Amino acid sequence: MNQLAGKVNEELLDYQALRLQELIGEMLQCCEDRKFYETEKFGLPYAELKCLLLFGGERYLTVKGIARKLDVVKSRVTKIVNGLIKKGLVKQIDDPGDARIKLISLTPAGQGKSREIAAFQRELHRQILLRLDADERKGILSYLELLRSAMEAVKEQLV
Amino acid sequence: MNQLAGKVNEELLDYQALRLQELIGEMLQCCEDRKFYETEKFGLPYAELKCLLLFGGERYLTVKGIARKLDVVKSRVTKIVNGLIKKGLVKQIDDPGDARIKLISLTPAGQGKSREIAAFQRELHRQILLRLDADERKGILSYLELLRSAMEAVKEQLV
DNA sequence: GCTAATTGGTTCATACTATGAATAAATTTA
DNA sequence: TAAATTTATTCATAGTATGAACCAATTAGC
Repeated sequence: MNQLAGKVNEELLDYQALRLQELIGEMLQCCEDRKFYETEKFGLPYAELKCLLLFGGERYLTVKGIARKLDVVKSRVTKIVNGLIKKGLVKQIDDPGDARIKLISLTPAGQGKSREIAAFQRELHRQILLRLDADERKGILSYLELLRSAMEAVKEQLV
Repeated sequence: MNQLAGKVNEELLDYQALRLQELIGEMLQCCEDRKFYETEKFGLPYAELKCLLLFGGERYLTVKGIARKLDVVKSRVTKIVNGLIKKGLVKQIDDPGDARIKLISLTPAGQGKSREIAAFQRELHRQILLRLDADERKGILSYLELLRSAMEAVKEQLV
C-alpha cells in the first residue's frame, strides 16, 4: 500500500459518499412526494392512512397496540383514531373482558379504503420494478438489502 | 411464453414488489431516525438545520431563494430564518440595490454550525460505505441510481 | 377483602412543519 | 405618474408528535 494509492482511495470514498448522500436525498424526496399524493388521493392525513393499513391480519387493535406499531405515543393514537372515527372508517367497542380497553376495528368503509390504499402502494412498487429487467430487479433488491443493513449498523453505532 | 411461466413471473414480481416496499420503508425509517438524531445533536429544528446547509457556495441568500431551494412557501422561510436569527446563526441586511430584498447570510457561529453539520453528514455516509467492500460500493451506487430513476419515472407518470 | 401499584386511555399544553390569504412596501412597466 | 408586479411579513389553519396530568379499571400483595 503506497501513499498515493491511499490518497486516491480516500478521494474516491469521499466522492462516493457525496453521491450516496445525493441519491438517498432524491429517493427521500420522491417518497415525500408520494406521501403527499396519497393524502390527496385518499383524502386522509398520512398518519390516519398509515393507521388504516395496520389492520392487515388483525381484526381488532387497541390504542396501545397501534401506538407500538406506528411507533408513536398513545395520546397521538387517540387523536388519529378520533379522526378515523369521525370519517366513519373505524369504530371502537369496549373490550368485554376489560373495561379499560377499547377494541378498534375497521368499518366496511374502512376496510374498503384500507384495501384500496394497500393495492395502490403495491401497484406503485410493481410499476417501479416493471421499469427494470429481471437482472436489475434482483440486483436492486440485494444491494438495497446490503445498504439498508449498513445504514442500520451505522445508526446503531451512533446511539 | 407459456401460461405457467407467466403466472410464476407475476408471483415473483409481486413478491419482489413487497420486498422493495419493505426495504424502502426501512431505509425511510432509518433516515427519519437520523434526522431526529441531528436535531438533538445540533440543537436545531430540522428545517433550520437544512436551511443552514444551503449556504454552501453562496454568500447571500434571499427569502425567495431559500424558499425555492427548500421547496417551501415564502412565509415558511420567514419563520425559519427568524428562528436562526434568534439563535444568532444568521443575519439579515437590506439589499443596497433593492429595498424590498433582505440579504441573508451566516454569522461566524452559523458558518461553524453549518460546516459541523455538513461534516457530520458526510462522515455518516462515509461510514456506511466503509462497511462495504469496493465492489459493493460501486454496485450500490449504480443500482441506487437505477432505482431512483425508476421511482422518479413512476412518479412523473402518476401526476 | 382491601389498599397500592400498574395498565389503558384521554385531555391539554407545547413545539415543529407547512400552506395560503391578506397585506405592506418597493420597484418596474406602460 | 398610475397600475402591475415583486419581495417579504403576518395570521389563521391543519397536520405530526411528545409528555405531563389525570381518571378509571384491573391486578398484586398483604
